[in-house]
Amino acid sequence: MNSNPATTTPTNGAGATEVAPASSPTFSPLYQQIKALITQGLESGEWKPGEIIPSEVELAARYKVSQGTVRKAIDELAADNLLVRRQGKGTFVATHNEDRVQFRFLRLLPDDGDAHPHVSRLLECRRLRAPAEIARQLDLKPADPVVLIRRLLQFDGETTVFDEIWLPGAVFRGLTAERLADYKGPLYAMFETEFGTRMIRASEKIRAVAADAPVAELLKVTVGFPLLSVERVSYTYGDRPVEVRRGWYVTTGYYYQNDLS
Amino acid sequence: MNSNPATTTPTNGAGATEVAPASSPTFSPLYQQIKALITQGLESGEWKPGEIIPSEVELAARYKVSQGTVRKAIDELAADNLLVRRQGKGTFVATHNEDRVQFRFLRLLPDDGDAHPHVSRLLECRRLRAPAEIARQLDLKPADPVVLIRRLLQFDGETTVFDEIWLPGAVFRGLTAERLADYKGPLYAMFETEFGTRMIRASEKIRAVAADAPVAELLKVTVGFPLLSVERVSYTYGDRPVEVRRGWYVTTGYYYQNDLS
DNA sequence: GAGTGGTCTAGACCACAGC
DNA sequence: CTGTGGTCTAGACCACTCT
Repeated sequence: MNSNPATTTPTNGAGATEVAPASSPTFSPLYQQIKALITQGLESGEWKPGEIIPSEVELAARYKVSQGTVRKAIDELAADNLLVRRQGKGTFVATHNEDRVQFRFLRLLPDDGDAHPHVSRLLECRRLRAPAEIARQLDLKPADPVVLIRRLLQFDGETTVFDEIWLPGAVFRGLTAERLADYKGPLYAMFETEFGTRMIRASEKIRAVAADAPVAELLKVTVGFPLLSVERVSYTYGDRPVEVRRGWYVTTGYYYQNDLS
Repeated sequence: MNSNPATTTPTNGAGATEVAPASSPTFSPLYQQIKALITQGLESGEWKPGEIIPSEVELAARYKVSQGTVRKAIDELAADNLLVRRQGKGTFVATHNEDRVQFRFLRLLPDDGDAHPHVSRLLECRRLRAPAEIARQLDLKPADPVVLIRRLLQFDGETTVFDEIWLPGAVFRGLTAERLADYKGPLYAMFETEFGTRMIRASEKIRAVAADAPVAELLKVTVGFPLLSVERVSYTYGDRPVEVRRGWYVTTGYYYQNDLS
C-alpha cells in the first residue's frame, strides 16, 4: 500500500514505470515518503550536522525514484532549515555551528546598527527534579531529572538578558558547569555537537512583565521595571520538546525583531 | 537578453526548444520572470483579491513557457501568501476578507483556549501632516498628509490593545470615521476592498514599556504598568510601506505568539 | 573536465471539485 | 465527465565549484 515508509525503500513502484497506486484512504505522495526517509537518516545520525549528504542522483538510485522526486523532498527539507543546498558543491545537513543563522533564535537587536556579538555569563548549572509545569512542557514525568541553567547575556557590556534554561536530564547527561563555561559559541551549537540534539524549531510566548526583586538585581534595573518575558519551548526531530527557556529582556536600546509574512 | 521582463512576454525562447541563453551577468531564471509578470497582474488589478487567476495551462500558453515553469512561479507566490492554491478548483488571489488568516497579523492569544473574536472601538480618525518620524517610515516627504486612526480592541469585553495607525493620505483619500465605523471585519480587509491596497508583509519591533498616563487611562491600568509595545510597518507590492502601527498590548491573560522556524 | 545543484520541457497519470 | 491543481518521470542543458 501507500502508507509505511518505515522500511528502507518507498512503498510505490517495484518496477520502474509503475507509480503511485493511490486511491487508498491514507494517500501520501512519494516525495513525502522520501522526505521521511531522509529525515530518518538525519535523526539516526547517518548524516551529521555540517556533513554532506549523498547527491540527488545517488539518493534517487538508492530509493529507486527519479531525481525530480528526490529534489522535491530535499527542497522541502531545505525550506524547513534541515538541509542547506550549495550549488556546485552538494547538499549539507544544517548546523548551529558555523552559521550566522543564530539570529534565527536570538532576535534582540540594538536600536541602531545591527551586528552584536554577545557575552554569556553563567550563573549556575545544576540538576534537580522537574517542577510539574516544566515536566509537562518537556513531556516528562513529574520529578524526572532535569538540568537548570541560569545565565546572563551582555551586549556591548550591558547586561540585557537573564535566561533560565530547563533541559531533560536523560538527554543532557554529562552537562556540567565546567563544560558550559569552556564551550565557545552558541548553546545550540554545543547541544548539537556534544549531545547530538539539534534544535529544529521553537515556539515563544511573549509578554511584558514587571521586574521582581531577584531579576531586577541581576539585570540592574529597578523593581517593577518593564521587561520582555519570553517563554520558549524548543523542539527537535519528531517535534519532541527538548528545552524550555524563560528569558527576561531589557528592551531599552534593544528590541525584539519579528517579521510577519 | 535575459533581463527585462517589463514586456508582455518573457525574454527567453522565441522558439519552442530554445531555452535560457544565460551566461549574461544578470541571469534570472525564466520562472522568476513569470513570477514578476504574474505579480504585475496582481498589482495592476487585473486579478483582484479573492478572484481566480487563469489556470496553469492558460498561463503557460500566454507566456509561451511550459506548465512546469508556470507551476514553479505560482508555487513561490503561494509560499509568499500572494496566491492560494485549491486543488480541483484553481488558483486564487489571496485576500484578507474571508480568511482566518487574520491570525497572521494579530498574534495575541489568551492564556487558555485559542479562538478570540475581538471588538474594535474607534477613538478618532483624522487627517494631519506627517511628523518627521512617520514620514520617514512611510517613505513620504515631511508634512505630507497622513491619516491617523486611534482605536481600542476588546477581547471578551476586556480592553487589551490600544493602536495608533498612520496611513499615507494620498492612498487613503476618502477614509473617514464614518466609513471606519460602518465597516465590519478586519482593517486590512477594508483597506483591500475599499482602497485597493493589500498588505503583504510586516515587520515589527517589540519592547516592554511602562504605561504613561494617557495610555494607562485608555487601557484601564495603572501608570507604569508593563505593556507590550509593538511598532509595525506594513508593506504592499513592491515592498512599499503603507502603514505604521504602534500598539500597546496588555499581556495579563494574553500573550504574543511567535514561532521560530 | 567532472560532478553538483538549478532550470526547463513534455508527457503521463492521479486526486479533487463541480457539473 | 471535464477541468483544475498535484505527482512522477526522463532527458536536456545551464551555472557553479573544485581539481
